[in-house]
Amino acid sequence: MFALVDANSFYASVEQVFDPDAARRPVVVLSNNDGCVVAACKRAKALGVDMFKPFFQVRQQLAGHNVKVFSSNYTLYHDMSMRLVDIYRQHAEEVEIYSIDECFLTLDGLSPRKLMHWGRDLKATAHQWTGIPTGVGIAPSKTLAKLANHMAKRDPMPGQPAGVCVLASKHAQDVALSRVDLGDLWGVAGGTIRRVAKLGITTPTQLRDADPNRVREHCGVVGQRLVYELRGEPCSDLETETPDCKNVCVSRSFASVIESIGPLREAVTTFASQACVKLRRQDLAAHAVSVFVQTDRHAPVDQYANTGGTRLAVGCFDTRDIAATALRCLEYVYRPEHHYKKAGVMLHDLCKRERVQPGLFETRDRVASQRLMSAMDRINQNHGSGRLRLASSSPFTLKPCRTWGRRSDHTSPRYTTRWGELPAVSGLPGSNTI
DNA sequence: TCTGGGGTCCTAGGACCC
DNA sequence: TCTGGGGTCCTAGGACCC
Repeated sequence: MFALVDANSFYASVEQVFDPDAARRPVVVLSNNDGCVVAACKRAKALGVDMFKPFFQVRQQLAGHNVKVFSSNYTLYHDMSMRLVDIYRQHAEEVEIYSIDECFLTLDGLSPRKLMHWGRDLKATAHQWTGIPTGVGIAPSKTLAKLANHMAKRDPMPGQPAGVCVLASKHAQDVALSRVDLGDLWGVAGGTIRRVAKLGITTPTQLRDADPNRVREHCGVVGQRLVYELRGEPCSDLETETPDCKNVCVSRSFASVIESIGPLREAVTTFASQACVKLRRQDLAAHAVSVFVQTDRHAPVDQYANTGGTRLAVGCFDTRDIAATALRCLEYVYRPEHHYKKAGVMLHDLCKRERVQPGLFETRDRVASQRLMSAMDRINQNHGSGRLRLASSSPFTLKPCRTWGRRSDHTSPRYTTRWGELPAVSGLPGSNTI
């Protein structure tokens, strides 16, 4: 059996855990740069706040309803996510971290009644220990567990409580499938819907009962697997070992357009540095670097987007070399006649650091490089990211990001990971503020 | 004024190999 | 008449996910 546990409106819920004022009000969380709404608590959703709408378009609407707005605080969300995972690990033998707010779990040998009990217990523990509400879906395949989770949150099954849904029996699966649309299924979007329609399939039940080989002809092996998964025959197992990344990418839209190469160089250097931190955190080295830039696709201007990449002579994890390479890529794609709204740095062809083939003409002392990078990462870890950085990321000012930094006007404190930002608790009986 | 960021998997087709 | 058979690797693009 598989379980999918998923935190409800995760980012919004986390903000509400630490902020009593937010807990009383509708809450939305914005994407990077305060661009779009990416999370909304139940009450905010009930007000008709649309997900992925640009913030500036809904700002008035939100203000009118006393909605509390937050910028993304990934440090906080990540830490809370890890706390949830710890709880899941105590309840299940195997846990696959699927995303920041979702995990697949496996459990065997429980009757449907016990499954329900298990789900309720997990949900209650997660809530008690973190304050985060979750939904639990349990079924014989991942795709059905996803469906069960959907039902748990949106449309509780007859005889089952809200928040936990068990689709162990064929009958329960029939009921659930009859209550959703094709597009509600995991892995089904516009392209698949269009293709299965040619086979006369328009409902989830029809898809489950279709001939898998016929579906494969139109939708490939992905579609065929989907059919089996809907029948409760699992086609994918839990991935408990997080596989190493194959690519690393750091990219941002800028708060305003960049009109010269200077600030773009700073941005690219900073993105390269951040990508290197991700790389080293996983003990990886990169063999290729690419940089992309693009103009403002929403502005009525001559559009330009380009990517420039190059291979590195040897596998590399040193910020200095990768940033220098990224800057060369930037020179290659930069056109002075355009103004840029977004840029990014990608690292490719990654492999474990210890498996890097040394180069015959290597100039960098690898041991010294490794020690320097470790020291840099430790300092930035302890004193705030970007505290120690390459001069080329911001040569003339102590304050980075002045021209190209992200907008982030509503950020909450990093309550759980910075001593200076711990939440203050007051009003406990017999105590002063802590 | 303002419009996110970061991934994975699969397929088809070309190039090339023995 | 007849044009092998079985591979690998790479890339671009599509589709989908949170």
